Amino acid sequence: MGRGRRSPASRGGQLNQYRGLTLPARARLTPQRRSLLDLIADRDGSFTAVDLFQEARRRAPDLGLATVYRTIELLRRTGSVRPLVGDARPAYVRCDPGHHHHLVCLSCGAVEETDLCGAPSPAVLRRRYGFLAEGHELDVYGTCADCA
Amino acid sequence: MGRGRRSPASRGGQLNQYRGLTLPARARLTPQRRSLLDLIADRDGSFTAVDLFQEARRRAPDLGLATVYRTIELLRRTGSVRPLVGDARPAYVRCDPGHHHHLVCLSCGAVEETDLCGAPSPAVLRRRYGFLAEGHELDVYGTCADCA
DNA sequence: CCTGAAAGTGAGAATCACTATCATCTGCCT
DNA sequence: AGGCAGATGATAGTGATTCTCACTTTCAGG
Repeated sequence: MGRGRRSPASRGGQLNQYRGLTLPARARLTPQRRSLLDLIADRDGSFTAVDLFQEARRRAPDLGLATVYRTIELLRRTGSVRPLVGDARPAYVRCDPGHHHHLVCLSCGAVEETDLCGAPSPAVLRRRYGFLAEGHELDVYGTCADCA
Repeated sequence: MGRGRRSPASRGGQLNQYRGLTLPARARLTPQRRSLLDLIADRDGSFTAVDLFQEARRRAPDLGLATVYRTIELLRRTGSVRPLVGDARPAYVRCDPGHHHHLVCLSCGAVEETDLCGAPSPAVLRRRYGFLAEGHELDVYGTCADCA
């Protein structure tokens, strides 16, 4: 290989970028995916799979629900979206790269990212509990500035 | 009202306690619930609704699955159990009163409680984002001492 | 003890979110 | 250009949870 055409970074073994979202290696950028990625990139809050499905259908009436789930799964694998935890219906958020957590507004569903994090350090957990931490989930729930 | 019989605290407006678990006011302590609460109180890790159902059925073959969900929901309302978040199957953990988080073993499902918490303080979140924090969820995933 | 009303119950149907299957199609490397 | 890994839509299926309903139990008050 080698005589790269336009986007050498999107070839074998590399990740594909599109509007700030990342797809795994070997994932193809089809029209269906492109429209889903557009919708996700334009959003500023959380979304459900069905939300996305219904919106996307307005522009591409043939799009199937399975494709929505497949696309979300691809983005989840690269960390570009993350499932939101909490007591509400299942939803997802777009994630920028890097370690951060979310401030979720219980009133309007908006999600703000924050790099603040004080999860217990792996070293402390290991010393105190013998527990080998691999990762953690932290979401803060409350009311955003706009709704307050 | 007033001439309380045995357990004044379990009457109108108060919460019902049983083996460290709390039911909401006006919730009755029926035999079915008692056996479910016993199973939960005796557990030291996480459990699923179906786990609980199958175990409870061994002693009370007529118990219905809906009753299991209804009981879990009551305990959830008082904070005595909490749904576990993560990518595995849906599960719950028993929660003692007070602020704490969980160390969840990805290998055996055991759950350890910890009072360590470094969630961003509400004051900081308010100052930086105008966000009024009401609560947060923090679970740390990894491998417990026994599995390591 | 009764009794009425509220709360609880089991069974099974229904819903919801998601996954698997499959025949067909298409980006994209060579 | 050609081929094939990967993608697609439709639909059936799955597993978890909730709903419905007819019936029973609990318990405060008489």
